[in-house]
Amino acid sequence: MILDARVLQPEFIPQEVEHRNQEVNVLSNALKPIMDGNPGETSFLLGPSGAGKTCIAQFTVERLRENVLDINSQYVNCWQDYTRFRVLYRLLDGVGRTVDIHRRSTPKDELLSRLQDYDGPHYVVILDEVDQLEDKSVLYDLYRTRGVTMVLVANREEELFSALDERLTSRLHSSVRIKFEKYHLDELVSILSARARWGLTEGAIGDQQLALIADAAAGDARVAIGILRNAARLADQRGAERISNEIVREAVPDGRAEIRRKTAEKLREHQRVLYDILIENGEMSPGDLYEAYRECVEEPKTKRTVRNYLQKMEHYRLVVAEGEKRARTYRPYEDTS
DNA sequence: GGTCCACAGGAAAGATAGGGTC
DNA sequence: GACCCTATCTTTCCTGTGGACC
Repeated sequence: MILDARVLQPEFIPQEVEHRNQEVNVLSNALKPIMDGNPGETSFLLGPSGAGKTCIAQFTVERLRENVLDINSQYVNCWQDYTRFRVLYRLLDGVGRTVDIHRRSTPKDELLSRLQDYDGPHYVVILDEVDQLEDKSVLYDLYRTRGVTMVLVANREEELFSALDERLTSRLHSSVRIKFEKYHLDELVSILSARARWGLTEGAIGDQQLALIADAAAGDARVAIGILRNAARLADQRGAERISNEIVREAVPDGRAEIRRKTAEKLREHQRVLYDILIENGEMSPGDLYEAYRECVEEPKTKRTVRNYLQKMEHYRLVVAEGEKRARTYRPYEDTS
């Protein structure tokens, strides 16, 4: 049934994008000066998860690369590369300047000055999940770096700007903002239909099943594609020729949970223990959670370190922290849509 | 109202680990 | 191999806040 599994992966960038022409045009215009050898405008892509921000950023930059011979680009996911050092390292990696850089012995300033000394083709950098950056001063440094144009991707403008200092806010105030809304049901159906056409055998899934998936995904294309992928996998395992309504219904919970499961796999041992305790027990007070954690590990970390872990897991959207001070509770993140 | 306690989170210092240099 | 440098992680100390209890 599955002809090309790549098109069912969330990171797949299609040749043509649907329902985001206006956003593509605005971003293309912001980057247009690069075609004449000038720096592009700093752009913000803002909107909820699964609204196509990352896809559009990569698609537009890729299209620019087709039109401009001399251009470099690099994608950085700030969720994974969340320190200043890692971002600069990744960017230098994109222009092949990390040969003699060592993660533990090269000062950060050396990385920045090396990037500032870069005199190659214009460099377009996409910083995805930029609100997850620990030290946002790197944005200021990149803003001032000649030959670098930034495309910044984040969920909410307010959260991002509240974490920036004044000098950065004032400089970024005039940047291009492109707002993304959740996909409508029919838009999601059409996106899924294209993916099914490219990746599955003919007639593997009907319009009714695509609508069911789109409805369950609630406007999130990433979730929708995840459900489609799971449904195709289930149908394949059972030797079915078509994806039925029952298979779709079975695939929905897994499709939603898969993104989170992949994130949870990246947790370190002690973080994983905390997460598993919350999955098992549901909502817990910080005190009870710490006690349960202490009983599960041989050499427990301090409460302060556990608080840092929980804060990080909250950023990862694995854990929900509710209430303040003594009323604080933690529970595993669950989809309510 | 005063006190106690649990909690969050900032700041600073210490510990750790990887790599370079001599 | 000893020592140095660095980023990152962890701990310690601290302050502020708010609910519970008397």
